[in-house]
Formats: sequence, C-alpha cells, structure tokens
Amino acid sequence: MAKLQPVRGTRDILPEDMRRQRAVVDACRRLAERYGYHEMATPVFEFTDVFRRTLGETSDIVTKEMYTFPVSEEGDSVTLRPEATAGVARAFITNGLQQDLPQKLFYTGPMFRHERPQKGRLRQFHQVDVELIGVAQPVGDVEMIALARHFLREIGLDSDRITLEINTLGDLESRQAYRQALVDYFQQYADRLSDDSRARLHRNPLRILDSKDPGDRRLVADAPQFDDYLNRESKDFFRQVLDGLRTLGISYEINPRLVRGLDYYSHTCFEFTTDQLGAQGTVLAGGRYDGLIEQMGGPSTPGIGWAAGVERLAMLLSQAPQPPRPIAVVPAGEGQEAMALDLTQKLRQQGFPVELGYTGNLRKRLKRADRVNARAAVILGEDEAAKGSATLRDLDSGEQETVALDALGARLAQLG
RNA sequence: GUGGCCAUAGCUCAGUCGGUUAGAGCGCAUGGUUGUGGUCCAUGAGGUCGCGGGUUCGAAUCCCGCUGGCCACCCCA
Repeated sequence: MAKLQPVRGTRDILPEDMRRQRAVVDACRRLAERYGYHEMATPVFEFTDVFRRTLGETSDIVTKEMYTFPVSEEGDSVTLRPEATAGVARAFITNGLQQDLPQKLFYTGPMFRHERPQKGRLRQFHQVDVELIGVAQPVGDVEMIALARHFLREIGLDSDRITLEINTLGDLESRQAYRQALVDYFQQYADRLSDDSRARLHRNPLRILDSKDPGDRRLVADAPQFDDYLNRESKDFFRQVLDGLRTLGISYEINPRLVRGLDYYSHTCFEFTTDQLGAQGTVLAGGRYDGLIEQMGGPSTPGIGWAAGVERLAMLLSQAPQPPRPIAVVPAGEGQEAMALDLTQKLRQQGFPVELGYTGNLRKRLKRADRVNARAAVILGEDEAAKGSATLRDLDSGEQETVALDALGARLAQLG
C-alpha cells in the first residue's frame, strides 16, 4: 500500500460519473420491467465451487482471473463473483425456482475480475444482466436480443455506432463433432500454428478461429466450417432466431468466429460491438446456456441471458445527465436566516429541489446559486419578510418579482 | 501473466544542453459590490515534480527498481 490510492483496477465513482452510470442502469431496469423481467440480487461472493464447477478446474479463468479467499481450516474458499449468471443459477436451484417457470430476471451490481486493467476494463466493474430461464424456444432468444437492442437504443447508441454479431454454437452433439474436426485439421499444421494457438489446440480449439496471428489466419481460412457440422435441429433453431430478428427489423451480421468455449453454452451467442473503444469493443454479450443449471447440479433447465458493462456503456454516452436544477433560498441578512431555513424545508416538502446557502452575504450566496445551476433564487429581505413575501429572481432572465410566501409554490411550479 | 508508452498545481498541459526562486490556462479563494449571480478587473492560496535509490558540484530533466495509468497481446466466464 504505497499511497492513499485505490487498489489497482478499482476507482472512485464521483457524482458526474455516477450519473452516467445510473442513466445506463436505470434505462436497463426500466426496459427490463417493461418486458416483464423482475429485479433480483445475490451475494457478491459465493463458495468458489459455484464458479469452479461451471468453468472447469484448469481454465485460465479459474486459475488466475478470480479473486479467491480461503475461509476455513477445512479448505472452504469463497470467490468474488466474476459475473452474475453463476450466482443467479445457484439461487435458482437453492430456491427451487423451477416450480415457477419461466423466470425472467434483471440484475445489476459490481463484479470482480483479476485481469490487467485497461480503459473500460477494471477489476471491480459493474454489469447489467438479464436472464430468461425455462424457455427452450427460439422466441426467447429473439426477445432477449430485442431487449438488448432496445436498451442500447434507449441510451443513445444507434445502428451507426453499434453492430450486432451473432452466431450459433449448435447443440452439444454438433459442437463436439465440430470441435473434433477442428482439432484433427489443426493438428496436422501444429508446427505452423502460433505458440498461443498451439496451446489453444486442446484447451479451447474454437478460439483458434479468432486468432490475430497472420499465420494462424491463413490456416483458419481453409479450416472446416461449423455449418457443415450442425445437425438439422441446430440449423432449424438458428434459422428461427434469425427469422425472428428479421420480423423485428433488427439487423445483424453472422460472425462464424464468434464462439464460447464452455460446454454449457449452446445455440445462439451474440455480441454488440463498437469501434469506439479500441480492443475492448464488446459492449453487450450474451447467449444460450441450456446446460448450465444441470451442470451445477440442478434440474435440466434451458436458459438464455446477456450482460453489459456499465462503465463501458457510460463512456459512450455523449454527455452526462444533469442533476435537477434547484431553487436557491437566500436570506438577505442574519434576521432572515431562520425564516429561510423554514421556507427551504417547506419547499422541499412540496417537492422542489432546494439549495440553502449556508454562509456569506447576498452576493456570495447568489454566486453559489449560480454555480449549482439554480433555476431561480428566492430572496428573503427585511422589507418583504415583514409583509410575508419574498423576491423571486429568475436566474436565467434576471427578472425579479415580489411573490407572497403562500403563493410561492404555485409560482415556482410555473418556471420551466 | 507478456511487451510498449507515460506520470509536473484540483483539471489540461509547458518546462530548452542537467544550472540555482518550477510556470501557464482553466478552476478555487478574497476584494472591487454591507440587498443582487453570470461578464470584467485586481489580489491570493494551491507543488514530497508518483515513490525509493543511484550518477553529479548541482536532477522535474540522466540511470535502476517499485507503484499507478494507458495501449496491444493472453483471456474475455
């Protein structure tokens, strides 16, 4: 701990940033409710097994990218959640929610990943997350994507800034056949693969398709196509998803290199990307996880969901939302201080945002009213106070008028 | 985890070949105005030059280590 600074990869969220992030989260929550999704929450940490059993013991993710702490002599350990879905799935099982399907859930909160930080890639970050559990039909995938698109549009990200990339991973049978074909193909060129991709050959061969190495890309060009290994059911499913998107007028690009490495994923996977965030261009990502709940030890239940990084989206907002413009109550002299305090409280109880300057003369308090972007100032002077009225100064126009105190609320409500 | 670039006031930045009191703009404070904000004018506060070590008569400046940020890779559940 070298200095008084936040831990690497964490940061303070000051009010302006907080407003941006809240605009993102509030928009998502509002829309999710419109689609019939209900907010829930789970703890920020879980027994490590919750994540380990779904991700696999040896993956990079488990071995070096989670925050894991021992909690008992017997070897129990807990992990700060790296994403929301595993916790939601655990809660689904714990609470027996399979009795009440489908579950349509909205989620937001902080997540933790022990990765090297970059812009838009923090170690503590926030996500919004939507899950639809218990729907096996393609219409579920379509609704998910429609909600995602609607949400991104709602916060000002239109088609010219955002691309929907979509792919299918097929069902388990199709995917395993394809994976084997890929391994067979790349195996014969193993000596020509990059070091990274040679390591991926057994750990996660699908990832080779997305390699940035030029040599790898030449080999990828002639690699087996997923399309040739998809069985009829998988093709039908994907076609129905795409048909649904066309029905809704949602444009997309099929990206055959868009993959997920873990076995519980199936069928649809998709990402919304932007070219405005460098290499961290994925702004929202999701897919179908029909095998997850079963793999975790629950009843076989299909699911689909997506998550989006709040910080990344907040960075893309063209401007920070402004806080509401307050009314400033300004006593002209010491004799009016108590009256000002009382009036301030009355106006607040009527629903107005009100700033009461704490110190200083009239000039200083008006200066402060200006700095907080007040819409108007209510000036309580000796003369007016004696008559039960106040001077109302419109801080945009500079115009002033005398208003009786009991008419003040009605008059303020007329201001724009 | 690997490689590269960077770190000077609250913010954005300048600082020559290593040279003695480290600057600007914005912001902030006070006054011009004891009952009137924004504009303007004046004055002022604010710096371990990221931290630690080294070279040197002398280091913000050169060298090494560390911390942090950014960029790319790995990874992206």
